Amino acid sequence: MLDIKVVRENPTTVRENLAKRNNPELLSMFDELIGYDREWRRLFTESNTLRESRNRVTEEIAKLKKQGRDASAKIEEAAEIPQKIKNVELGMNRNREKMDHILMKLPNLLDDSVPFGLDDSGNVTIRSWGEPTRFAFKPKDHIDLALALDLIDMERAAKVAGARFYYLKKDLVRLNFALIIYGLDFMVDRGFVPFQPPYMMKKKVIEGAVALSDFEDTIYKIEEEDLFLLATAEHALLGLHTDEILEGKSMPLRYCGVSPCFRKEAGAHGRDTKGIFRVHQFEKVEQFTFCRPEDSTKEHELLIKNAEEFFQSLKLPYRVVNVCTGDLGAVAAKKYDLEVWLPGQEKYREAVSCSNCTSYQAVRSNVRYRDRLNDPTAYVHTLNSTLVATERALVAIMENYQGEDGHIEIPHLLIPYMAGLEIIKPPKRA
RNA sequence: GCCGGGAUACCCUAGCCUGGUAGGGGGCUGGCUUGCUAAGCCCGUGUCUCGAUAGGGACUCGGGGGUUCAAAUCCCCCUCCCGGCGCCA
Repeated sequence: MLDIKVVRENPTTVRENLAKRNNPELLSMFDELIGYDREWRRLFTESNTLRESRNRVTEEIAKLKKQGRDASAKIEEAAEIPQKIKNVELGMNRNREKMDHILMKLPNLLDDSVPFGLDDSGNVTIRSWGEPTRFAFKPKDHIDLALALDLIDMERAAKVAGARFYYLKKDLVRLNFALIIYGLDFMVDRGFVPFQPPYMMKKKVIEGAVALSDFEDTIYKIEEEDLFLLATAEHALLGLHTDEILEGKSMPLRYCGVSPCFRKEAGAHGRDTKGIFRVHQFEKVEQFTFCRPEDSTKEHELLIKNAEEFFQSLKLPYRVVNVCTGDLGAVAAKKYDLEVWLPGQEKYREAVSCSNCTSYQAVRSNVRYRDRLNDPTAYVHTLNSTLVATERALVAIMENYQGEDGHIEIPHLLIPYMAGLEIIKPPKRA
């Protein structure tokens, strides 16, 4: 959410930035917001004046009573004021609600380095690492590989839970945990504090993190409770400091979260319907930073560098794209995607999403900082990035590490996490 | 789930019964004074808003309603914490 103070003080700058989103509706909403705010401030002053007069009369009544004198005239005078205040404040609240409604819908201000584009075809590749893996044979996709090795059961998962669910089996279960624990160690080595967060959260916490439209499309609700299943550890890590004032010298606060993620994937019908690439449930090691506003650009580069080094350590070829205006969500000011090479699809596919949310989440969640106790407070900046979403990494490992006979090698660094297992072999034929 | 006790500013605490400017201590900040392993005194300490400035005003006692000229205080609802009972992998 944009800070109403910033909007009030720099309306022209904010309006010009919103114009880059190529959505005229945003601009008319913005203009309405300015009008509501002006009216709100007028009413605020009015109610303030009324309260002042009430307080004054009330004090006089107290004084008269203390002296044992008759205060009935003053009480009569004061009796009319509360209704007037109520009326004015009713108008104030109406304006405030309209303002909040608009503020919750307006997207973050875009960073200047975000390229213009209408959709994901406008994303700009800024670097790539490794060459797309080539094979002397026709490589299989992860589904064929996993079914042949009996590592995934999709049919029974559909029976038990429906489409986009899966059973991992046998060594693939161990490989999944190997990735999680390796990812966790990788982050701890870099000084990130690990968290295993609550897997359910209150609505208010999620509202502090996401665009409202995400509720319907991605987030599962628990019936009869004010609880929602975690869509990413990002939300729970942000929630750690809701309504807090952080010490300036404690920042940057670098956290990592390990958790399952639950997503509805509404609106993704027909896309990636097979296998475990796009599913309702997956595990993820997530990076999250709270930092000073002036440090967030640098911090963004650090997070994407961590993700890149993780994929490099697994020798998985990838490229990094700078996500363009048309493909960027409401929350991020700038976003990098790391796309890993999938030989089975002969495509780079999104494996990591790394966002600088600047003060957008901090305003919504009310996370501020100050250097010294009596200093004024300011909103922090927040950033988040996947380190590894393990099911997508499993897809990448299976496809990039396959052999002609259908075996899958274990990436070197993961072997110790697999109790020494080096290769997943096809069952022997009789 | 049931019964009881709590939540006051950055921290601790008084005030609640009996409604009338939220008091004290610590910390921090700025200043003054003394002069040496430091001490004393004074201003300030959160949020919003009006104002060019100086400065003014409002709000803030876990959250939300209500009663009242006036609510930390009285009434209702909710959240969280502590203790006991129950249930429990």
